[in-house]
Amino acid sequence: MSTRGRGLHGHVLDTLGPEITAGGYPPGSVLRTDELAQRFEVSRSVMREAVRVLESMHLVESRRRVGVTVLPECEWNVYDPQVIRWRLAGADRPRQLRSLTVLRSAVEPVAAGLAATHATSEQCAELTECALGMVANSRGHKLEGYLFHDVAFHRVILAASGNEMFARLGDVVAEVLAGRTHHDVMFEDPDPAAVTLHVQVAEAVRERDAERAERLTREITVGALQELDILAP
Amino acid sequence: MSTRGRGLHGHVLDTLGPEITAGGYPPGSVLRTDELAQRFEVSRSVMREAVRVLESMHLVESRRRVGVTVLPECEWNVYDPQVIRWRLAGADRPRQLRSLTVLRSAVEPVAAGLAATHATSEQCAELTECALGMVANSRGHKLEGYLFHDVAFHRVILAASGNEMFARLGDVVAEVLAGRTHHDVMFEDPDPAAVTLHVQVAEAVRERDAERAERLTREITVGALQELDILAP
DNA sequence: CGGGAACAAAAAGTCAGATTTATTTGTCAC
DNA sequence: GTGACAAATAAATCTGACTTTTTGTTCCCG
Repeated sequence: MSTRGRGLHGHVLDTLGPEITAGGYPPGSVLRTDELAQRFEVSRSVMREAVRVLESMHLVESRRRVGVTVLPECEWNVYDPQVIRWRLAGADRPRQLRSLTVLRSAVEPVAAGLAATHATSEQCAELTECALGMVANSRGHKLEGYLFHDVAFHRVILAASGNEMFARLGDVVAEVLAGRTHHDVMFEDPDPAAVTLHVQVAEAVRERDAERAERLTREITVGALQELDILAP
Repeated sequence: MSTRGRGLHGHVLDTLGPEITAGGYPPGSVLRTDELAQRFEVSRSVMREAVRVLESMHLVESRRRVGVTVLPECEWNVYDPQVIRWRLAGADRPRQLRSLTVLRSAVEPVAAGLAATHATSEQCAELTECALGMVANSRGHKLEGYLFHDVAFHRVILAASGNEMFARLGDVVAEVLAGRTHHDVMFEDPDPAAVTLHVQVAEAVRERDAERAERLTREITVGALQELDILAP
């Protein structure tokens, strides 16, 4: 799970990062590197490396004679995948899931439109394969199989858009979809309408119909937003 | 300019970061911390802190017995404001500007629609003020004044959307707009149609007309994309 | 009594050297 | 050729001393 098992400073981040993003320290709180080093039983060098990383995420600011001060939430690099993961693991996961889903609803339709123009024939094939996989796992509580193909589908769309910024949102979408399946209630099989829409998007991209691909993807994301409204209105 | 003047490791990053994002080292290149420390005339401790930061940006990966290996471009955290700044300062600035503008064209219309529902009356006033400022600076080569109000306008829209992820794109939009004004050719006064659109968006938000605000903002971003196509087709 | 300058303390920042650990690579025997 | 074992290598870690900057206090003079 923790992608950052490498090195002692990674272990420190695995516990200190979530503590900060969870709001454990109110903005302006001061931490002292020496105390932190003692608490985590690591040397100051290691602790300093960890602080530098948190500083690059704009979670904290280190100043001489003062200490390591926690920055307010509005300063955080909320697009950092690590920060996203920490926050999704925290208490206000629902709020994160919502703001990320809104971001998806803005980006994915445009990405799908671009994918219809830029996708290679190989990517079109992948897309169709993913959609078929979703259909095959749409009944009988095969949620994990469904999730796998769903994530792959949206990754391909984002990558095929040809836009680097869109492509890098693949991990974010994966986290959101995984969160929806695992944490939130999803006892029943996925909505058949959503499955159909994915198949149709694959069709539209294959047929180079950008306008249709965008419109259908917008329907998917609208559905995702409605799902959130139902769960937490 | 360099926000990271603090500390020696910041100075190292200011030169090593741009070198990497500019493609100075092909993916897979190995750097050794000792050599880097010698080159920058800093201690290994400082060099290690710098490497940790680059590692958190997924620009490099540090492995025992191997060294610090440069990661391929597709791994980079391209949403990190620091990385964005480094890349915009580099050689393929036009490509960055394009992909960022496409991102804008996806996000800003949705943000404007949300702003129409969520904006406080204070934010509505700010919006109107910005639009008026743009009008006032739209003639007579007052480009700097125009840019200032343009940036402020889009910042308010993104902030007023109420979505945290959108709000944090304010800096990105500012960089893109500044880049368009300063670096690319913009001898003439801004397009009068664009100025009018901004005024109308402010109107739509004030009147809580989400659909109209979104549509008008989409026209603005379409214009921005066309501008890029004219400059670098 | 008030304001400014000098001083002292605190915490991050920096450095150099010793030590540890993991990974790769080469070698040797089976 | 394959397996295990050994050596080399470079990052990872720890430690302790020293430096720098900021902040707060004190003390002196107006």
